[in-house]
Amino acid sequence: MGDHGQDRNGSPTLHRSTAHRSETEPVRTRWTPKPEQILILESIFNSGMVNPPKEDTVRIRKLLEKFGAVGDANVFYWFQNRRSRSRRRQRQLQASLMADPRAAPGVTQQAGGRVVPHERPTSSSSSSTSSNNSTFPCSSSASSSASSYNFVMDDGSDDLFSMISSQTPFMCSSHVPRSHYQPGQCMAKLIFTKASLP
Amino acid sequence: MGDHGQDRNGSPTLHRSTAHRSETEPVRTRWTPKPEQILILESIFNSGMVNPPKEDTVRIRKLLEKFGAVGDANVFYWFQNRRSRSRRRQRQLQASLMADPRAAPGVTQQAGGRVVPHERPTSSSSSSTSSNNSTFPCSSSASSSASSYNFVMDDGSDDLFSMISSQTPFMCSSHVPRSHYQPGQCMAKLIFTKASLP
DNA sequence: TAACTATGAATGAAGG
DNA sequence: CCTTCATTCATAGTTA
Repeated sequence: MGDHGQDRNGSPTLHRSTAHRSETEPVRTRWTPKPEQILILESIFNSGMVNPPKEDTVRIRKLLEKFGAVGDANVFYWFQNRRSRSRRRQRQLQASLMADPRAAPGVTQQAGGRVVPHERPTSSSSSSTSSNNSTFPCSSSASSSASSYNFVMDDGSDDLFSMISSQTPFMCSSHVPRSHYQPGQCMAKLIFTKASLP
Repeated sequence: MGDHGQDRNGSPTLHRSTAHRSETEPVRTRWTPKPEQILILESIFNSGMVNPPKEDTVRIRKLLEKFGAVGDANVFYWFQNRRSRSRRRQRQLQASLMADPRAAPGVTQQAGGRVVPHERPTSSSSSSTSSNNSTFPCSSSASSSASSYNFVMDDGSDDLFSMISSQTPFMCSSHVPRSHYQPGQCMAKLIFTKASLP
């Protein structure tokens, strides 16, 4: 696996749950990604970049920062957890399929059997200035029309949205060869192609 | 794996969490250091011995064994991880300080200046004079100690308890058997200086 | 309100 | 030393 330098450093900006707390109170609250941030992360992950090198992690963080405080570490953890849990689900799915051959392959159906959920139901259609989406769109306008999209996230650049909703294959069903990843292609490429780097 | 001279072998005595399955269940669980063990390790680390040579690792293990099963490998890994993570934290701390200290980008609604996954609570006490420095204070690997250090006991000798409790600045008063432990201070000296070189 | 679930964060263990 | 993986802890959010 490891092939490029990685570093999960970052500054996870936390937030306090309740507004009334002593200023000197440690109260470590964890980062709670905004829906938009989750969308971005999810898109990147699904585009094949499941383990972004530090360099890209920083870029991703900068991008996410447009929607809320976040640190490199948060991004790093997110990908690590995502990867790990994705793998685990896959494993369990496999296991349960072997244990119970009558389970229909392809889609997990919870008929009577206590089976694990599928690959991320996601969407906590939370409120937070409710603006869009309930569950992942994943369809409709696909075709990444544009070509040279690049996010110069050094300052104003909000066309980000248009891109995000481009394509979302959602789970590479073909179980990518773990270990050495990086097929990288779809959106991640667009995001990270040139630009950005000062 | 083979490290330079270092040997992480030992008897990684594992624990079973709540073993209730088959009687012949492997259930490999990883070592979960007891609070007392953490305190000892932390103290040693903070005392400057961040990379104990094999001999000391063995001694440390023996000491720790009084509070629960543990192997040399566990001790070795502990120091390695501690070293690594300590350095990382400190490194990112620098990075985050460097990145525009005022008005964190996007950190408007969240806590004032809570950043970084918090380097060990270390600084809690004193911290003024150069005591705890996580960044490789010494290259060690064979340097520190290197000679006349010797452990107190080789078998029954519980004065260890009294020592620990006397040296405990905080903690040992409240909860959590895991995580959120506080760093000890400088008990390693006491541990290693009983001097009765064999 | 207390369970429960999803998931961010921490850390033991390896691999290289 | 570095990075990654597997587990586990802790908690924001949700549900009954």
